[in-house]
Amino acid sequence: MRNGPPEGTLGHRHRSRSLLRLRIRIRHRAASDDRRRDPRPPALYGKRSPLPAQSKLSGLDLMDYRDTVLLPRTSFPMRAELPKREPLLLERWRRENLYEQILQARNQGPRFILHDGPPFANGNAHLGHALNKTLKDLVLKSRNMMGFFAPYIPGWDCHGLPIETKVMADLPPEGRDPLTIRKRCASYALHYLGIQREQFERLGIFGDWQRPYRTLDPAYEEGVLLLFADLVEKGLVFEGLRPVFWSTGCRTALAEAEVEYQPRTDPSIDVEFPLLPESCRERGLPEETKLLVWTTTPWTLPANLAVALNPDLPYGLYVAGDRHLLVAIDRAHALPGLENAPCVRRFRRGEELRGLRYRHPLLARTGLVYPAHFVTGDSGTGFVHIAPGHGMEDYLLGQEHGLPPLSPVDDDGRFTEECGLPELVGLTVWEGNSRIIALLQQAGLLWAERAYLHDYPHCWRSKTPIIFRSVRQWFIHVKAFQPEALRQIDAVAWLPPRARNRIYSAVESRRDWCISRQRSWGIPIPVFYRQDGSAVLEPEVIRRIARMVGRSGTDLWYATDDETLARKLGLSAGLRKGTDTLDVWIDSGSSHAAVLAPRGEFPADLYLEGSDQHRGWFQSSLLLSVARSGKAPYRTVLTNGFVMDLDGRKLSKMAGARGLSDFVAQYGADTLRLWVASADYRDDVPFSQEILSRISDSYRLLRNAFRILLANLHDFEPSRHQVREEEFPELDRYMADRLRGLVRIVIEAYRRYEFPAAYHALTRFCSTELSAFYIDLLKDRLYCEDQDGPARRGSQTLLYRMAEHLFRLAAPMIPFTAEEAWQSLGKSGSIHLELFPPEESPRGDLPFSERWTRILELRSLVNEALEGSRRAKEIGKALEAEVEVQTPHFRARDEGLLAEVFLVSRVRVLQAAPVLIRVRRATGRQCARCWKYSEEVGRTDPDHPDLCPRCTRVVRSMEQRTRT
RNA sequence: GGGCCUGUAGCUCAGUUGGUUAGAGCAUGCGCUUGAUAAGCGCAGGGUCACUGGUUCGAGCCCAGUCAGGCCCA
Repeated sequence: MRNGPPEGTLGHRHRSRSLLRLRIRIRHRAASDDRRRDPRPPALYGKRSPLPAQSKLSGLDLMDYRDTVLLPRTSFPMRAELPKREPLLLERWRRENLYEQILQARNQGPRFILHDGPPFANGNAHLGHALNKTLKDLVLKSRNMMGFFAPYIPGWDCHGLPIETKVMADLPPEGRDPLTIRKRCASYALHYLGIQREQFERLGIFGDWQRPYRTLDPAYEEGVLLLFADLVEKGLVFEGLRPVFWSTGCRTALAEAEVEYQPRTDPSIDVEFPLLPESCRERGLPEETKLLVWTTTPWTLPANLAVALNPDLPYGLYVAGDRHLLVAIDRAHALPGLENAPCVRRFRRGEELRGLRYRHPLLARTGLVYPAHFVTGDSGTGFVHIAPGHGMEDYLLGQEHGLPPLSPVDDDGRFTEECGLPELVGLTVWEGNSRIIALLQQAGLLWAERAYLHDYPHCWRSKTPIIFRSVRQWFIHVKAFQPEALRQIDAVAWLPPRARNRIYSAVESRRDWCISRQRSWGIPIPVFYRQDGSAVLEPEVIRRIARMVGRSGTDLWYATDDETLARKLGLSAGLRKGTDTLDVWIDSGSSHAAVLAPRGEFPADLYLEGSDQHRGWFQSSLLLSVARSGKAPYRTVLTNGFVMDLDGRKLSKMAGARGLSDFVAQYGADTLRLWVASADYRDDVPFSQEILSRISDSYRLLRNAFRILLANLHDFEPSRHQVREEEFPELDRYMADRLRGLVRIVIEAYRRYEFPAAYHALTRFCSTELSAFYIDLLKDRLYCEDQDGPARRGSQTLLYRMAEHLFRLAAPMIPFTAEEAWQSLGKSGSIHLELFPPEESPRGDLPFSERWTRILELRSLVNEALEGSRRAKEIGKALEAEVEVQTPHFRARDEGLLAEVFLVSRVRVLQAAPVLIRVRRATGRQCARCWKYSEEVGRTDPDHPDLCPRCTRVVRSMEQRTRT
């Protein structure tokens, strides 16, 4: 950090210059000649107004004394030009290792660990990222200024399908060996990581950008594998054949979090399942009775092994034409062709129908009817076709009754021989739908068919519809530690509180976790297979692999052949290594083990992510952490909503991505950060041009407030000019209390992560109390009073304190502007090394604050009255007025204070009730220097016939000093 | 379809356990100032608190339903 204030702000230098001017002016005056050539130093503060001769009052040159007035001056420009200025500050912060300096400075402070949730290293940063990262930075910058040691290690999620899919698109089929794919994926990830890093840094987010954590780092991968070994050791990892979400587009199993729902039209059919004659006979049903079964996935019929009904619902036997059909009574009226069918027999409870045996409509096999509570009377026919290989509920029912998860569909979603229908083999399931419907029709068992629009799961990457399919997969046995995970949820503080419900229901409904992916870009599942297909998955072996990976990365798994690898690990020959990778949610969900634990930062104080992460990272982290250590990895979890456009619609990622760089380039990071600070992020966050434009207004308001503080301190040196608060004029003592109030409100808001409260308090203070009140009232004192007089220096003392406090309070929100202002204040170190101002109670007692409440009420009445006179063209500015105040609360001795507060030339108090205000045009003459009206003007000194006594005194003493 | 939420001036936000005519800042309009000037000051307008119904002496706040929107799930 450069020492000394920027050029042009140092008080004494200007003073000597202004005295020089004074001397020149006086000389000119003596010559009583042309004053228009009055030489002036170059303008430091905006544009100079026209030269004095243009004064409006002809004959009397009132501008004459302009140079004896101590006007504000500063090099802190009104125009921020953030897009130009911010990069320069960034460069300087980087050069000076500001982030390291901050950590160093807080070395002894209590720790505050915010653990970064890693975004995918894929694509440009968008507004959603900006929101989340800025919120994290607001938390950390404010915690840092509260004295905490608050490091920020940004992370990136580098493995996974999104990246692999992109890479595969550019890779010729013959070049798709795992090592090549992985190499391309790594460079792809690192490329986007670099882009995002730059975009995040540009927002003024402080952190260890040079050493982020990356899930592709060998050390990270080692951490994941070591955690995995622990889970294996605890017996929580198993291999199973069960239905999983399967993406045919990506040829892999998917996690729940990788599935998105989109509208899709499917055939909805009602199929007749003929009962076996002996079943009919047993229950006294007519021969040829059929169950009516509803499905929207005809392609799963070849895998049908059972039918389920609800044991508690009533069912009926209906006659339609020559058919006898069983359906749920609640549904019969809604079914095509059964609207008016007579019900010839009722079964009070479905239970009575359990155990019926039916013939498969297309295949030569039979199945049984089972009771199941997931069958509802809301839709369908009351009979649900069960294919244990193609649905989770079906699978569970199958498990109960010993049915295998038959799944005659391959990786591409095409029927295999196993389906039993030769004409289907090789067709995709979607093609199969219509063929199966045709076959049913041929068999005379298709009761009804219609198009059905519903939300259907799709692969988030390939956007293809997902199928449920049974494959051999690895699972984490979540059920084993689910109760503990649920208990741990309540050991965590969830903000907002409703978030607790969301994570709870996510974990509560959690099924066993399918963790294997048939992909190359990820951490390999460290498993070997024997000749007979059985698996070798042993904790010690995994730990050995982990240590090797820690040295050279997971590429070695792919680069080393089976035999060598097995030998290196001390395994017997003849083993074949597995080819699946771990679900990326294992990668990111292990970050507490791979990042926090080695740094001694487990558990973290705070996780802060978007609300979609309840089911995502918050959950995966919780599950893995509880599985390993029985503890949640975080003490507090804070969530932010999504960025919405004007109509409250979700902002598309494309628009958001395009927007971020554009908005930074146009408005600057500080404006964008102010938008984040102003928003109630716990809900969805609105974003639009208008909002940004309003925010931009607020930014200017803050900036101008900062600027006027600086400008009025141009001749103030705290070490020499400070006045003790006890010696402040009353007004300033009042404002000192207001400032203390603000400090408390803002810091408390930061502490509670309530940034809009901090933002509003700060802007309200700057506009209402500072600009429209304090500074406005202070002008006479600052500009016209004796430069070194106690009143002026007292006010400056407070202005200086306000600058010091306001800049720091604003620093987390607008770090660039706050830094710029801090330097303009003459500070040498970065503002971000500072602590927040101390939180103090007001010093004024109750009568004092009541007195000031009355003063402000009176002021507002006076303003109203003045406005009336102004409209009547009696006065222009307030100084042209004289006000008579009838009030029981003030006395004649308050007249001076009231005149100062009302900004009028004179106040007369009539001590009586009720309160009454009367405005008159001020009498007397206007002082050429301070512009106040008074009877005294010109009576003090013949040399200064246009001055009031105060200004005469001040000007004389200036002349005195100039001569000596 | 289910779970969890949200809906207060043009914009962003406050509205304490239900209690006078619902607040703030910004924006808008009209003035003033021209010694914060691509600034500053004053005054003013602007709200069926999403809608409907209920509980209550009294509802922005409590209850039910409707509409709109979000996240998650099926």
